[in-house]
Amino acid sequence: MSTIQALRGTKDILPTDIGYWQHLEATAQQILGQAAFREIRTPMFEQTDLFARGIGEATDVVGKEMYTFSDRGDRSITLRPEGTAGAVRSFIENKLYGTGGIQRLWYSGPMFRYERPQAGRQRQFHQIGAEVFGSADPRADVEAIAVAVNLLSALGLKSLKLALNSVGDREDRQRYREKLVAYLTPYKDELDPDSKDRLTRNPLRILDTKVERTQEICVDAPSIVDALSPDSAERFERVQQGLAALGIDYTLDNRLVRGLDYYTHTAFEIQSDDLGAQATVCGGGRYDGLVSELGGPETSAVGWAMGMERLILLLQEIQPLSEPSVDFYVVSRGNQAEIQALSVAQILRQAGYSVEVDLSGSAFGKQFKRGDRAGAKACAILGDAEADNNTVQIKWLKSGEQTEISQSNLLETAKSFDGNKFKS
RNA sequence: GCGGGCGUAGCCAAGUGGUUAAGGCAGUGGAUUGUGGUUCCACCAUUCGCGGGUUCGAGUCCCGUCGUUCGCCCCA
Repeated sequence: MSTIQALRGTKDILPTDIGYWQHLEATAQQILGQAAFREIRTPMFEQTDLFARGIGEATDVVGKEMYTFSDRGDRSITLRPEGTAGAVRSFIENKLYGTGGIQRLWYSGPMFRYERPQAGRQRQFHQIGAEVFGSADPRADVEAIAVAVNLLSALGLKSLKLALNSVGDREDRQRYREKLVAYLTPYKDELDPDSKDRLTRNPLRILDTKVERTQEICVDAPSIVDALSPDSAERFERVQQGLAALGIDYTLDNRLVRGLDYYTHTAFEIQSDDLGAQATVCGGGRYDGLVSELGGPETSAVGWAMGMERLILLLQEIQPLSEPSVDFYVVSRGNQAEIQALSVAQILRQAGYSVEVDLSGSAFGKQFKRGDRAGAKACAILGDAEADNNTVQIKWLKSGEQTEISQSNLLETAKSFDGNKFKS
């Protein structure tokens, strides 16, 4: 077989599904716009260094999941695996901090990670993300989370769970890391191989394990919340108060650790029970060190990203897409009539209707049948007789009522068609 | 990167070593040569993702490969 197929982990979004995407995008634009977030569009590829420095060399995303290649100028290029690094780069490069105050940005678009595809996970996938730059106030965390929650509920998604944690600042995390390693080291030989490996690389992630024995060991492990400095703890408290004040339910999960290095303080995930293993629909948190890390001024920031494919899987479960339908279906037969059919269609479109022209040239009966299938409210009919008289028959499919209209009056007449006739 | 399931027409599928590859939807043509939503009739896979092997014989068994799906890892 020599036909070319879409690459593994990529998917065409076909007309049958596009309605979900358009709905999702329109809703995001509306909800984020209402919250004073402005859209930003950054390139889909960047210097590899941006991601290596931003996301962290030791992370899986950077270590084994990036699409990295040399371009013709021998630059190391990477297809963006996530949106935050690019947004931060743009924030710095365009000196968006110079406009003073707080920048609220959002984006959506394709991201690329070389992973094994499974439900809700592809190699090219799409995210909607939001970032708030320039505020260290816990209210910024609350606002960011609230916008995410608003978007999900505007989409009609129910029974989602918000999990919340604080990973503290750099010092807190370092202190906790030492405590955790000290606790786990005696159990070293009982840990599963992955966790054993993480003991030196990324011990916090061990808490997230699914291996039963490792979980048992972790039950009595020190909690990160207990390792927070008084300031960090106070800050976390205020985030929780803010959420409570907005009536946003959450559960504390002190094993929640985000996989990208840049997170500090608040970390959160929004999960669904209906997605199998890829349950996280939105993930985010605070990343106060990232802007300066990438060469910008010391800038606090908080943000999140949602997986659009996962959202659409959920949308498909709650509401089937309505079949697209057309107002008029133009039926014609004979050379003159077939030509006139095109101009009749144009006139009806000018009058504001959606119109599909039958191009098959088959018998009237077949054309009507297709008109029906297309969900048309009415057929515009042109045969030899109509072509000779410059008229057109309009037949309302529901009632069967049919009237003849002169083509020269069609625009005026069409503008005043009875709205009732369009209700199905 | 690792492990399990699956791969028959545009779609949903039956078929588990014997040979004429069920059926349904959709499509095309006709009954109805200018009028639909119903009905009836006919047509619609030299071939079962691809390549190889076992066998007198393979869609059915084996190996490889590609794809897909579920899980691990990781993440949205």
